[in-house]
Amino acid sequence: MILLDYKDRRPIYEQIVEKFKHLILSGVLNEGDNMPSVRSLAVSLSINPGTIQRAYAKLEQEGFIYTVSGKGSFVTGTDSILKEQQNEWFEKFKELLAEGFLLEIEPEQMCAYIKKEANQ
Amino acid sequence: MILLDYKDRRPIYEQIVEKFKHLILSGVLNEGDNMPSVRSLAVSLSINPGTIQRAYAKLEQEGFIYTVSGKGSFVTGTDSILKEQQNEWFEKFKELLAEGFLLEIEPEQMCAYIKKEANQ
DNA sequence: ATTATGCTTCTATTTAACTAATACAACTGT
DNA sequence: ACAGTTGTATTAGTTAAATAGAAGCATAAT
Repeated sequence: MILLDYKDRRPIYEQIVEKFKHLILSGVLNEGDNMPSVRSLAVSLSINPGTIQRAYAKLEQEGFIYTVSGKGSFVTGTDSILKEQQNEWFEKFKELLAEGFLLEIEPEQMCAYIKKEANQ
Repeated sequence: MILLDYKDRRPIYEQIVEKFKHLILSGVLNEGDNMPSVRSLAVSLSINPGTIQRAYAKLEQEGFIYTVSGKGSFVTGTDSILKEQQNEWFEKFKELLAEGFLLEIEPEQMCAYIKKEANQ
């Protein structure tokens, strides 16, 4: 289901996160599907369960899966994921806006910039 | 002119950057003023010239000073600084917008959010 | 109780950040 | 030209953080 690339310089937990994101967004994994258990995936990839868990924790934090202790991890619906990611985006947006206001950038100027970028 | 705090957990170069930013923005240092030379400041703080240089490089990158090889480093005018910082801000803004568009967030929604934040 | 599941804690290792040492290059005044 | 400034680049050592592994704990299902 997942294949590691040891030539890749990125940490393995990050590779795992990225592959699952892809599987979910592309519809291979659907809402409610069971994720492979931490242990079974660790065995099949010949790596440590802690590394898998780290990947799953990140996927959960970003809204891609949810996890129930003792039961397993499950895929979130893509619309929930989108909503969660949008929320995170607005958080970052808010911070950047605060910075921008400190730099005396006018809201109108920001909106104008958005419209410009949107049409490209 | 500058005092280091070794209880502070932040790296030294970062402390230096922060102090000079403050000196410049508060008007203690003005446009065209000579920054202390890399070596003299290193001696007076009893640290390595390379560390000072790293701090100066960052200050230059952020538009607070400009530097002429063989001559020294000089304070930039506060309006130039503002302009430079605004440019950097728009760069970050642009990146975040691209992300937002991928998440199917509408430009109108963004602008509405800006107006909301501006009035707080 | 057994056997699945995820979680926590601790340790080793690897990687990146930071600082220092040293040598180089450019400009100024004489 | 030369001595004395200045900033710059390269390299190496040290320290701190990120990563991955090992082992045991906690929760849930049957």
